[in-house]
Amino acid sequence: MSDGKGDVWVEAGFAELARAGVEGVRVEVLAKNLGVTKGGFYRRFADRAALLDAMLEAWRKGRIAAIAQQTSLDGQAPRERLKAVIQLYSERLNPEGMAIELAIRQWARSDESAAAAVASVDAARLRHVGDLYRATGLATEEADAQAFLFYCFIFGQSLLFVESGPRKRSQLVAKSAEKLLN
Amino acid sequence: MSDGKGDVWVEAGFAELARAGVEGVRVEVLAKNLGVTKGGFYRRFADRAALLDAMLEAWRKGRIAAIAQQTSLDGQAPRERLKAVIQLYSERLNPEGMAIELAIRQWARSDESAAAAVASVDAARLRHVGDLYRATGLATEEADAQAFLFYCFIFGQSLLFVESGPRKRSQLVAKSAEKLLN
DNA sequence: GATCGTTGATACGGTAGCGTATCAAACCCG
DNA sequence: CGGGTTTGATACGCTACCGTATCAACGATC
Repeated sequence: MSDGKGDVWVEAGFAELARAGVEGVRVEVLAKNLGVTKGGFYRRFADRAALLDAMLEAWRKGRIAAIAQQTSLDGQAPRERLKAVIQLYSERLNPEGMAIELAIRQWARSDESAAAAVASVDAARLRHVGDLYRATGLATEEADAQAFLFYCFIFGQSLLFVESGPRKRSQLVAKSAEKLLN
Repeated sequence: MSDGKGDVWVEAGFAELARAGVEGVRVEVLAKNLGVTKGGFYRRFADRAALLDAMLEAWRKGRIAAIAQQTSLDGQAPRERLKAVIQLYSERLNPEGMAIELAIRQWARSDESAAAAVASVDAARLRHVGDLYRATGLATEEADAQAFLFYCFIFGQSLLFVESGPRKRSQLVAKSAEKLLN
């Protein structure tokens, strides 16, 4: 796995990133969470920025590897694969992953290197999802637009705070997903 | 005062919110931006939390009023109105508004009162956009799902970092918007 | 023109976090 | 076993920010 046996500091960083955003990723907080003092941190990383860099790089690598795997259709129909991807990126199934995703995107709005990482992940995802749509028979242009819409939906969805309860929400998601797949 | 032009502190708060997120909204930073010291701040607001509360309330009121106005079709066809709404919420046309929107949503992920404000704005927007779709002749359920999809697109769109340049991007947006309106 | 309330500057103490320096214990390796 | 290396704890100074207290300047009111 991408984050299997990564640096403990990086792992703790992601936990805090998901919980409180980049601003919450503080050296001394991570140290406390890990039950150590920050003494060892500055041995492994030059400074806080170096940790953030490492996290960004780990995320970029992991996400690009993940999307390639998630969209590789071995035997399955493209449409089935697309539906499965919606599931994978649903907040309900993977709340921490989605929290990290959104936190990094917010971070990217005021940090160039984060923006670059997000851009390369987005490019990979749009390409792979576009490939799936092309595999359903759509023309290139058409498939690109559909992939864009698909991808906007995935993340836009987890930005909304629908108060009418989870039942209503999953109903909305299901119906919307249907529209995206026809 | 609570007249049309809001509090200077609230205004400065929004500017900083757009630039750096909630964590960037610091009393002393706002004071410096306003060219004053923080002396007067604690006269108007009990503390930083009170300012954040005021900002949230101003945002909620403003956004709910805005969507009502933006979706009131006086003469225009519903489809035209929807297209206009997409324009209004495009990051290109209103970068600060979108930055505030996203910052508040990120904030809402770890703050209950922000979450409540976002939820009520979302409810109003979904209702109004749903009304527009209903006005095009769609059934209630159908219109709700379409509004949900529409709204996810609007905000999902501004989450993506498409590196292939603004031309390609606006082409994608245009084609996607078309799909959302037919 | 003296008085009083409002305003905002200055000064203060406190906390959180950064990064550095130092040192002692644990862990290798010869 | 002993010497070097690695590790992480402690202590330090520094900055940013919070919230409080105080005071001087100004304007309105009588």
